[in-house]
Amino acid sequence: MSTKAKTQTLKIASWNINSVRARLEIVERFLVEQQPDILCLQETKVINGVFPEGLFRRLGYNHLVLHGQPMHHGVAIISKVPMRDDDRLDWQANGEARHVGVRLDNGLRIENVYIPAGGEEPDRTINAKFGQKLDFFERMIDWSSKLTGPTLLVGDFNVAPLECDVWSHKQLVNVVSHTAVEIELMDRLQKSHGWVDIGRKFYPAPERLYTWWSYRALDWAKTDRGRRLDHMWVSPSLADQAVSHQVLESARSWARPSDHAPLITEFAF
DNA sequence: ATGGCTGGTAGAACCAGA
Repeated sequence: MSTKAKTQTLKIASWNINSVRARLEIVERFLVEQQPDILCLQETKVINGVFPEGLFRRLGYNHLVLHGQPMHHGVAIISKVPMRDDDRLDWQANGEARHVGVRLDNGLRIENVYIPAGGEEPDRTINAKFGQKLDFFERMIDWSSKLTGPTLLVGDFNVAPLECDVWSHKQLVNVVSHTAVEIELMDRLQKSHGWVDIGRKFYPAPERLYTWWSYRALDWAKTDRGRRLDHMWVSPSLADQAVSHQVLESARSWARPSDHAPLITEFAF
């Protein structure tokens, strides 16, 4: 008699929250309504010592791996299931809190990243932040090419690679987040591990798929000038274990929203 | 209308986001 291994399902979410302290009400709503097992946050904008852990623990998320800094950036992984082997990589060697990684008991590694936005001008000779973004990608490519084992790479990549990832390819082709040089780097990053883009696995191009809408357009829902800046990528061996995926666009219209919507993927291991 | 808004921290004619 053989015994069949029990299937484990895990619902994993990623959300650029644009200040976790400013979003207490909607992050609670999200967790109660969607019930993810694990939530990866970017742009927490809080130091670890005053991270609002109580909210998460009250909702059953007793495992928190934090990497914050004052004012800007900041990432965290919050989970109902145990996490270990946490690390915090600094691909810029400048102290910015843009990565946190963990391993689950089933062996899955989760890497949560907040890639630099890159400033206004897509030219590193006049905009150092754009150069920083390009260098960040180069170092991520080196790191990614050496990865072994099943990995989920999630976060705010700050690049919308496909024409159907932006509201107007023509109007954004020279706008940071959709320039050819950024897309080339993102493509090299993807190839460096054979990453599978879960968003496009479930919503193949040329279907519209956005995760971010600027605060500046108050009529954002009507004009729908969105971009797909947030991504969930998996190792090739995990692609078939992603069984559902969605971008929760409705969260963009909740009270005091983040400008990014959450991404949710369910896995069956 | 190639502008618009939001958050943190300071307490700005700020910075950063993208």
